[in-house]
Amino acid sequence: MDYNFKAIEEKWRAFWASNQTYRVTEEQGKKKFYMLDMFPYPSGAGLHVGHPLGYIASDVYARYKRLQGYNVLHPMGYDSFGLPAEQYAIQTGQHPEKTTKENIARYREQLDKIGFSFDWEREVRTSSPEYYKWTQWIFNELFDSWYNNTTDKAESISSLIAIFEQEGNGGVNAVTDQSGIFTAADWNAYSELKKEEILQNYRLTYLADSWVNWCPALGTVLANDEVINGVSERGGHPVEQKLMRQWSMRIKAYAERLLTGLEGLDWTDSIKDMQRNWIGKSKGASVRFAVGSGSEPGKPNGAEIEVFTTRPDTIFGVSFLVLAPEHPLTDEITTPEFAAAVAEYKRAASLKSERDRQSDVKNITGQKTGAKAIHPFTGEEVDIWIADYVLATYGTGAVMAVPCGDQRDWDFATHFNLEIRNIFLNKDISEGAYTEKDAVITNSDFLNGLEAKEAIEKAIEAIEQKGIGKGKTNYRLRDAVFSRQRYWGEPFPVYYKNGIPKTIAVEHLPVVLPEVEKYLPTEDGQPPLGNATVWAWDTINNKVVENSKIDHQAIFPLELNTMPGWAGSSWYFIRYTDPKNEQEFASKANIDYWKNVDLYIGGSEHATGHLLYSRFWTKFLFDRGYIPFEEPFQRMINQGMILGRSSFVRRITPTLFYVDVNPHDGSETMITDLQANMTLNSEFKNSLPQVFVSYPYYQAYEKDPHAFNDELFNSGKERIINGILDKIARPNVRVAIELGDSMPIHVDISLTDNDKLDIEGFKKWRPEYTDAVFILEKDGTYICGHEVEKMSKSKFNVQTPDELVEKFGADTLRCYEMFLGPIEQAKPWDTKGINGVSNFLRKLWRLFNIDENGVAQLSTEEPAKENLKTLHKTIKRLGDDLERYSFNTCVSNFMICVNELTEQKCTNRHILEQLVILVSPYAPHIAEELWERLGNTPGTVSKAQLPVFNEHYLVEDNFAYPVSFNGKMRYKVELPLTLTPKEVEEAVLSAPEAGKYLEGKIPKKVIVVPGKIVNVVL
RNA sequence: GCGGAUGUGGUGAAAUUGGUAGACACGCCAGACUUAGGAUCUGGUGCCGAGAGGUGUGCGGGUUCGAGUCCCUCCAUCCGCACCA
Repeated sequence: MDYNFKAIEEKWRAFWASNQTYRVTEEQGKKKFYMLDMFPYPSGAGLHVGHPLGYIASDVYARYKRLQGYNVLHPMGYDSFGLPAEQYAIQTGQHPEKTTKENIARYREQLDKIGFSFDWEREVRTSSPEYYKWTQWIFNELFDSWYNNTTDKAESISSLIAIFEQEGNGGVNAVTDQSGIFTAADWNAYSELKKEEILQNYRLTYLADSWVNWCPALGTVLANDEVINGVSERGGHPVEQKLMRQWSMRIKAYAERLLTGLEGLDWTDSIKDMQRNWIGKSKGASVRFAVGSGSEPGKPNGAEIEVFTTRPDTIFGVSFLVLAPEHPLTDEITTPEFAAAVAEYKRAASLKSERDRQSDVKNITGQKTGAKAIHPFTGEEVDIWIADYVLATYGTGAVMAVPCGDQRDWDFATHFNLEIRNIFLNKDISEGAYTEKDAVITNSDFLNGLEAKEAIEKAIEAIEQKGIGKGKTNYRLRDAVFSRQRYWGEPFPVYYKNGIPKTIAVEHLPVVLPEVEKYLPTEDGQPPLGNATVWAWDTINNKVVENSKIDHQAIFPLELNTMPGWAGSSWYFIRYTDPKNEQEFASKANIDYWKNVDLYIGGSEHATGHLLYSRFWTKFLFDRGYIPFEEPFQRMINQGMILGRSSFVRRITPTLFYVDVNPHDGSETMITDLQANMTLNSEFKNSLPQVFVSYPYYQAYEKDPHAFNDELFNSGKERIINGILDKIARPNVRVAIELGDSMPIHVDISLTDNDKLDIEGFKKWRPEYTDAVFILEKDGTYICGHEVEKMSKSKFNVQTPDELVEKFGADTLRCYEMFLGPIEQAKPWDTKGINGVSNFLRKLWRLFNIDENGVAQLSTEEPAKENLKTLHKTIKRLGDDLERYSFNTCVSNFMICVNELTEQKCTNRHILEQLVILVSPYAPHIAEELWERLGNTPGTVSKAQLPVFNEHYLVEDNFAYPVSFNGKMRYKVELPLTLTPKEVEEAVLSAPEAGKYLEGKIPKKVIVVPGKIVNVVL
C-alpha cells in the first residue's frame, strides 16, 4: 500500500483538532518547558516558505520535549497592530480591523496545513481590547513608578511623593530629568500643575518635549530602532529631528541592568553585542566650564557649560568648546557680534534631516559664538563654538575639544585654523590626532609623566576636589519615544485635566479605540484620533463620551496619540500563560508555573527593538513584584532568512549592420556609419524579433561576443532574419546581424524546473514575447540564469508553503526546511532537493510492509543486533544534535537510519515502533498513521515516550584502525579493541601493506590513539 | 572606521573535545526494470592523471606525530553600528 500523504495529513489534522491533542494546562508537579516563537505581524501577502522555518524548528523541539515528559507551553498569536493595515485602510477606507481579521484567517489557514502543535486556545492578538486592556494597565503601572537608584529598582510613585512631602527631593537618588532642588515646604506649596510637572521628571513613562525622529511622509514620530540610515525602516522615507511633546519611556533607568543581564543569557554573541553597542556604556567625567564675563579675562559671568568626556586626562589639551546647535545655552552666551551668524547656523542645522547630517560627515561646519569659557585648571579663556558634529542627544550636548587626542576635534581645529595643543610626549600630531591611550602626558601640570589609565583617575580626582564635576558613566541608550500619531495602535488610558495627564484606573479599562471617519491626521495636524467625535472621558460615569460634552469639570479630552508597535509585543509571552484572564494580566499561579521562556526562536532583526524593550518591561514588572523573573527569554536561536532563487531569461537585442561586398574578390567590410545603421535598425525595428539566449550560451557570449555571434548565432540567424535581409539586400551591399545589449528579465519560478524554462508557459505569461526567438541548448531546452535574492513578489521568486504541501505533503515540507542547512544560517530556497526528502518518507513507509489491507506485516521476534545498533546510534545522535539545534543533521540521521534498516531488511516491530516515535517531531502526520497501523489505537504518538539510548548496543569488539604515515592515511587494519597500544603498533607495522610505505626505514615514532588512529612517523 | 559572523565538491551541506575531509541529500554519468512515474533498483561521481600516484577545506605563515578545527597576517562576502566626545 502506497504512502498517500494527502489522505493521511487530512485525517490527522482533523484528529488533532477534534481531540484537542495539543491543549496544555498547568499541571503542578510536572516539569514545564516554555517554547516560544516570535509571533508574526499578519501581513496581506501571507506566508512564504521563509516564515515557517522558525516555527517548524520550534515545533520539532516542542514535540521532542513532550516526548521527554515535559509539560510544554507552545503558543502562537498575532502582533496585529501596525502600519501596513493602517495604510491599507487609508487607501481603501476599509477598517484596519477588518483587513487584520482577514489576514489572520489566511495566516491561520496556512499555518494549520503545516501540522503545528500550537495550543490555539491560548492565541493572543495585540489588537484585541481584551489584550490591550492589559497593555494599558502596564502603561499605568509605569506611569505610577519611579526609579530608585539606592534600591536599584522601580518603586511606586506614591513613595516618592511621601518623601517629597517629608523632606523634598534633596536626598532622593533617582533616575530623573529633574535638576532643581526643592524642600518639603516648597513641595507642599506647589500647585497641582507644578507638582505634576516635577513628577513627570521621575515617572518611568512621562510627557516631555524631546528631540524626536519625525517622519513627515508617515506623519508620525519614530523610535531610534525604527530609523535606519536616516530613513524610516518602513517605507524608507526621510526622517528629521523635531522638538515635540511626546510620551517617553525611561528605559535609561535600566541601562546598566540591561547590560549586565546579558551575561546570564544563552543568546548569540552577535545579538548581545548589538545590544551592548546600542546601550553604549562609556566611562569618563562630566566637567563644568564657567563662561567668561567678556569684560575681564578669567572672570565668570555665572553661566556654566557641562561637558562629558571619556578622556579627562586630556583636559590640558582643550583649546575650545563645542556645543550642539540645539544646546539650550547657545542664545544666552552668544555675543551680540555673532548673534546673527549663530542664529543662521542654528536655522540651517535645524533644516537638515538626520540623513543629510549623516552624509555630510566630511563637510565640516561650525560657528563661533564669541563667548569664552574659562579653563578650570589654567584659568585661560577658550572660544566656544557651535557645530553639528556635536549631538544634542548624547551626553550633555557639549564637548571639550582636544584636537591632539580626538580626530573630529583635530579635523575641526584644522578646518577653522584653531589652536592644537600637543600634550603627548614625543607624538607627532601634524597629520592627525593621536588617539591611542599609551602616550605619556606632558604640558599638563599635575598629570605630566602619566599614561592615560593613571591620568584619568588622577584627573577625575582633581575635578571632584575642585567641585567642578565628577566621574560619570554615560549611556548612548536614549529614552524611547512612546507615542505615535497613528490610528491602528493601543489608545493611551490617559485624559487631560487642565493640561495635567491623568490615567484611567484599571477597573475602567480597556479604553477602546474609537471609530473615526478617516484614518489620516486632522486638518489642523492632530493625530488620526483627532477625527473621533466620541473621545472624551467622563470621570463620573467612567466611560468614553462625545467630545461635545467636554466641560473641563468632569468630562475631559482623551489622549490623541496611540502606542507604538512594540508596546503589545513587549509582554505577550506573559499573556500566553493565562490568555483569557479578565481580572489580571495573568494570574500569579500561572506565571509562577510557566515562568519565562525557555527557548525563543525568531529573527535577529529585533535585536535592538523588541528584544530590548521586552527585557525592559520584564525587569520593570519584576521590580514591581508582578513576575518572579528578570529576563523574558533565557535561550534564543535566530533563524536565518530564507532567500529566494530568482530565475532570469536573457534578452538580447539584435542589431543590423550594412556590409559592403567587394564585387571583385567577395571580401566584406562592415559599414561603420552609425547614422546609416541606426536608420536601418529603426526601419526594421518591428520586424526584428526579441532574442532569448539560453544561459550557458549567454555566458559564452559574455566571454567573447564575436565568437558567439559567428559560431552560435548563425544557427538561429535565419529565424531572426525573417526575410528582412532579402528585402533590403542590394547588389554589393549585404546586411549583417549582431547581438547587442543584453538584459536579464525575471521569470516566474513556477515556469522553471531545474532551471529549464517552460517556453510555452513563458509566452503565455508574457504575450509580448510570443514571436521571440529562443536560442536553445543542444537538447532543445532553454536554461535560465539564476540569482539569490530576497523573496518578493516583484522578483517572481516567492515560494508559498501551500504549493509545496499540496505537491509533497506537510511532513516533507517540514523535514525539507529542517534539512536545508543550519537553522541560524541564511540560505537560498531551492526546491530541487525536496525530492530527496520526499523519497526518504516513502522509504520509511515502505519499511513497515503495509499490505493491501493496510496492515503492517512485521516480525515480533527479538530484534537483530545490527537493527538495535542502527536504532540506538540514531537515538544517540538525534539527542546530541537536537541539543545543539542541529536540525539538519537530525534529518540526515533519519535518512541514514532508514537506509540502513532497509539494507538490513529489518521488519522488526520493536525497532520500527521506536523509530516512529523518534520521527514524530519532524514528520508528525506519517508518524501518527504508522503508530496507528502498529495497533496503537486509539491514541496519538505525541503522548508516547522517547526511546532511551542504551550504550550497550553500540559496543564493538573490533575497530578498523586507519593507519597514517606522516599524517597521510594509507590503509586500515581491523583489530580487536582489547589490544594494548604496543600490540596495535606491532599488528599495524606487520600488515602486508606496511612494507610499501616503510620503504625499509625504521619508524622514528608511532602514535597509537586507542580506538581512533595510528600515525607512523618516518 | 568599529563590532559580529561566514569562507569546504557542480549545489545545499557534514565532520561536537585537534585524529579516516566531503556523511546525508540534490545534480550529473553509466546501467537495470517497468503498467512511462517527478517511480524503483545497481554502480560511479572533490580536482589533476590512462595508471601508479599526486593534490585538496579563501591566501600566506606558524604550533603539532597529526590542523577544516588552535595561533598570527592578509583577502573576500554578509549582518549590525557609525561624528556617541
